[in-house]
Amino acid sequence: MDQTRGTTDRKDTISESTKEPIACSECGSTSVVEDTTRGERVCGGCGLVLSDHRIDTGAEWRAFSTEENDARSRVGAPTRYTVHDKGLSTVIDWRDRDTSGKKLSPTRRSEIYRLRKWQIRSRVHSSMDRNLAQAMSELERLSSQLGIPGPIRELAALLYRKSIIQKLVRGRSIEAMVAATLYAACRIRMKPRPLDEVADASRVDKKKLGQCYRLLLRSLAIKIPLSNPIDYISRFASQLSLSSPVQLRTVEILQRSRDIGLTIGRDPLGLAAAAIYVASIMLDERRTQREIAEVARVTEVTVRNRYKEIVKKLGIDPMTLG
DNA sequence: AAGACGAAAGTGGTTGA
DNA sequence: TCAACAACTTTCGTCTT
Repeated sequence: MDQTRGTTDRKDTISESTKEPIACSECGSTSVVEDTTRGERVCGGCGLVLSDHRIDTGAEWRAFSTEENDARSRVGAPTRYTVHDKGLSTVIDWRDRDTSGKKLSPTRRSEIYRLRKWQIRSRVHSSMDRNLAQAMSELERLSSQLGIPGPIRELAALLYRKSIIQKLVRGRSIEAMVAATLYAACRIRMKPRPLDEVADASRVDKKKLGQCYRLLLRSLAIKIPLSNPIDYISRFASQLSLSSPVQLRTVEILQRSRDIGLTIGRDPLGLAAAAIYVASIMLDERRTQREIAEVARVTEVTVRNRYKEIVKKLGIDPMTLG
């Protein structure tokens, strides 16, 4: 399975933009890279996405290998995806009559019956394919925006296939299901992303995403370990540019907190944030509650509350922290 | 002036009748 | 289906560095 890689030749689609120089708000670099496969403009200096949702002027089809890519070219107007079969299919009537209204002979009738059966089958199959194609490109877009590594994308794709087979996508938006599978895949691989983060990157609100996610768990009978605050800290720490000793200390704090039952029923994000806060003070790399709350996507108040609990229950004296 | 703290009211989700 | 409930958020005033 080589579906996430090699979609198109990157050399064709990424070009250094020479006109309209824009300075990156993060690093000030003026080198802007246009990535038309994702519809994004990315800072060449630090990789910050400067704008997204650009109109893709490239081909609407996807190719899974370079050979296929070379083979697929055509002239004329693009085929429409809004019409499910591009308006090209023949429909076999359900009445057993010919064009003049006469009844069909028994042999003819069984032949037509067989044709009809296969037509329906093939239509179902291709509608699934189209859904999948759309979903996969959305998955590609979402995961590159979130910086999700290949193996986790693959897992998400697999989950999505399963959910299509179980007809979970029906009546729900493809985007929402894709986001849900991605979120689930991250958690299965112990690299959880906050729900808000995923919701922000897709155009799905948090509530819908949560519903789809829960549906996914129930219907596919996936067992996902409770998200562990420890899984968050390496990401948060790097976002806050904290050193590895701080990370180690954070893990320590979280483990001790769990041992005394401080973590049950608490938001793992808040716990991770508070533990980082404590560790950052202990090792003199202090970050403000606000900064930490921001990357963990919780409020300062929550950081504070968890922080107080940790300090109290673990017997850490805040005065001697520095 | 920025950061930390705490109180109070509000929010969305879960649970149990 | 509804109310009670726990956890978290929002908001805002006060204290500390």
